[in-house]
Amino acid sequence: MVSIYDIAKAVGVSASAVSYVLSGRADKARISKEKQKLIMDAANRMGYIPNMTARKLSLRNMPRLPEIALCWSPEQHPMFLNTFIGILQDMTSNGLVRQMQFTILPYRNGELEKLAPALTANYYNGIIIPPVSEQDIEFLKNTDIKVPTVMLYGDIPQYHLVTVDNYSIGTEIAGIFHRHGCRSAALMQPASRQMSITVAQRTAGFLEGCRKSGIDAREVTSLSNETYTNKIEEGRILAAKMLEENTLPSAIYIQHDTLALGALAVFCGHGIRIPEDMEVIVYGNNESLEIHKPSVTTVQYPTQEISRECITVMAELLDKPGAEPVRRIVETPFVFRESCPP
Amino acid sequence: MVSIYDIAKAVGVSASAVSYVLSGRADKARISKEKQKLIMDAANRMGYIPNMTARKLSLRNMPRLPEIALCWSPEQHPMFLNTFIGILQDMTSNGLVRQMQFTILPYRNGELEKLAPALTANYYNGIIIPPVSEQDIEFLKNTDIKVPTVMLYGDIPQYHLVTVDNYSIGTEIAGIFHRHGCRSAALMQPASRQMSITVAQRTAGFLEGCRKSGIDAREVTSLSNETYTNKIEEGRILAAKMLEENTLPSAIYIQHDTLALGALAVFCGHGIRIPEDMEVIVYGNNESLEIHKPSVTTVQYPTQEISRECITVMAELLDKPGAEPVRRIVETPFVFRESCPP
DNA sequence: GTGAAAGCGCTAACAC
DNA sequence: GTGTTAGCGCTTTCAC
Repeated sequence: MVSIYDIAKAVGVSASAVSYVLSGRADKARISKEKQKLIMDAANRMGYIPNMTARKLSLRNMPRLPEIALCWSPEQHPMFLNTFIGILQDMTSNGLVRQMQFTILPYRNGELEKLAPALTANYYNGIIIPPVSEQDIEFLKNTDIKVPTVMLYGDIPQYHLVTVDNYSIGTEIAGIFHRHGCRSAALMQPASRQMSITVAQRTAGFLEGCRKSGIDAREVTSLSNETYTNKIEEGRILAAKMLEENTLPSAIYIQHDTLALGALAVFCGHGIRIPEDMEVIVYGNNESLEIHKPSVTTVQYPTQEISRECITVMAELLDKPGAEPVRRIVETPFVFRESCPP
Repeated sequence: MVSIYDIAKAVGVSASAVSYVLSGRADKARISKEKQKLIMDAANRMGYIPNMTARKLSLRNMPRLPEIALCWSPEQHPMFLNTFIGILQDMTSNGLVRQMQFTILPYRNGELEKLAPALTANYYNGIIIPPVSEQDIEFLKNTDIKVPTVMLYGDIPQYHLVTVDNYSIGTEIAGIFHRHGCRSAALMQPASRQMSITVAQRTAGFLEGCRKSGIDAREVTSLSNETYTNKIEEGRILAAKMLEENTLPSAIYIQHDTLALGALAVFCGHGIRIPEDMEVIVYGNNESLEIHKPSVTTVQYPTQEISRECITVMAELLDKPGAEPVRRIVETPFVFRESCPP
C-alpha cells in the first residue's frame, strides 16, 4: 500500500504537505499551486488510497462508535435487511440503544468460511451472523470468535442467539391440519444451493407432527440444480407439477411467501377451491397474502422483532463482553385467514 | 473513552498485559490468572470498549479495504438494499470489481443533514447516497464532501450520478395512454413524509405529457398526515376513495408496485374490467404484478442495474479521485402485459 | 511472567 | 510556504 510518505519521497516534499493536499486542505497550509499539482498527480499515478484507519485514529474529535459486522447473505428473505436497517435507525434515533456502526460483510450461504479472517481477527466490536446453512453452522462451531457474537437461527453453544421456534411452527401447522380432519398433506419449499436450517427445522417439525397425527405427508420441492428467474415462477412450476401428478392433498403448507403466491396462482387458476378442496398455510410476511383471493393464513416471519431483539442484545453485550450466552426466542404469531380457518 | 492505559493504571500493570488479556491472548503471554481476573473486572467495571481503529492500524498483516459509506434510508424500495448487497457480493466474488468494505449509515428522508459530520470529515474512502427528498438534495448542494461521492437520482453538479430518466418515464406513459385514445387519466402515488424527487420527476413528466396530449389528468394521493400499516392498505384506501367519487378515469398510472397491488385488489373486486374500463401501468419491480389477474404492465425499476452501475462507478473512482463527475442513466424497460397492451 | 518501547499511517500544532 | 514532530490507541517484539 502506498502511503503519504511514498508520495512525499517521490515528489520531494514533506509528508505533511502531502497530507494537506490529499485531504483537501491545501489552501489552509498555503501550499503552492505547482506543488499541489505535483502531489495530486503523483498520488493518482501511484494509485494512492488513503488509509482511513490511520486517518480516523489521528482525528481526535470524531465520535468513536463501536463497529459491528453484519454478515449478510442475499439469500435471506429479501425484505429482511431493509427491515433491519429501518429498526436500527428507529431505535438509535429514539435513544433506545447506543449508537453503533454497521459494516456489511456479504457472503453466500455455505461460504461463510471465506469471512473467517475478518471474523477471527478481532476486527470488530461485535458480529451478527444469520447462518442459514448447515455448512456455515459447522464452520462456526469450530471457529473461535473472541468478540461478542449474536447468531440468528443457528444455535451454537458459545454464541448468543436470537431465533424463532421453527420446529414448533411445523408441528403446530400439522396439528391444525389434523384438527380439520385432513388425511393427506403436502409441504412445499424453495430449492436452494444450501438447505436452510430454518426450513429444515420447520420441515422436521411438520413431518413429525403429521406422522403422529396419522397424516400422509409428502414434500414438494425442486431439484437444486434447476434455476428459476424468481420464486414466483418456482412456485408456479411446483404447483403445476402437483396438478400433473393429479394427487392433490387436502392441505398444503408452503414454506415461503413469494413461492406461495406463484403456487396459489396456479391452483386457483385450475379451479381448485381453497380451503374447500385444499387448505393452505404459508410461512412468511409478504403483505400480498393478505389481499390474495382467498386471503391466506400465515405464520408470521417476525423480521421486525428479530431485528429489534438482535440489536438490543448486541448493544447490551458491548458493555459486558464476558456475559453468558443469551437465548431469545421470538414469537411467530398465526394469522388465520380464509385459506385455513382456525 | 477508556483505553487500555486507563485500565493498566487502575489495576497497576502495564498496558501490554492489558492488551494481551483483553484480546484473548492472555495464555500466550503467560499472564497470571489473578492478574487476568483483575484486568477483566476492571475493563468491565470501567466500560471498556476496544478502539477498533487503533487495533486495525497496528494489525500489520490485515487486508486494508477501502471503506465506503452507504447512506441508506429505509424509505427506499424495500428490496433495493438486499439487491444491492447481492450484486456487490456477486461482482466482488467474480472479480469484476476490487474488494470494498461497506458501512451503512442509516438516515430518514429529509434528515440526511444529521450525517453531515460523518460525510464531511473525510471519514470514508467513498460515499454513496440515494437522496430522495428535496431537502436532502438541498443539503448536499451546500455541502462540501471531499471524497468520491456517488449519488443515486439526485443530480448535483459536483458529485457523480447514477439514475434513471424519471421525467421521460412519465411522458412515455402519458404518450401510451394518448395513443390508446384515453381522455382522462389518474396518477396514484404513495404519501410520504418527504415527497420523493424521483416520484416528483415522474409526476411532472406524466402531467406534462397529459397536458400536451389533451388528457385530463388528476393526482390521487393521501394526506401525508394519515398513516397506514402498509402500502397495500394505502392502495386499497386510495382506490376505494376513487370508487366513491365515482369518476374513474380511462387510465391510471400507479407510482408504486405494492400500492398498486392494494389498489388493483379493490378495482377488480368492484368489477372494474382492466384494461377495458381502465388501463393500468405501474412503476416498480414486484414480481406479483406478473401473475396478477390481469397481469400488469410495468415500467421496471431497475434496482439490479442501478446497483451494478453504482458499484462499478465507485470502484473506478477510488483509483482516480479527481475525475470529472460522471453521469450514468440506467434504462427502464417497459414490460407490456394485459393491463395495458402496447 | 512482565514492562518498555517501536511502530501502524495519518493529522495538526508549531517552528522555521 | 514548508518541514519537524508529537500524538491517536493498540499490538508485538524483546529485554529483563
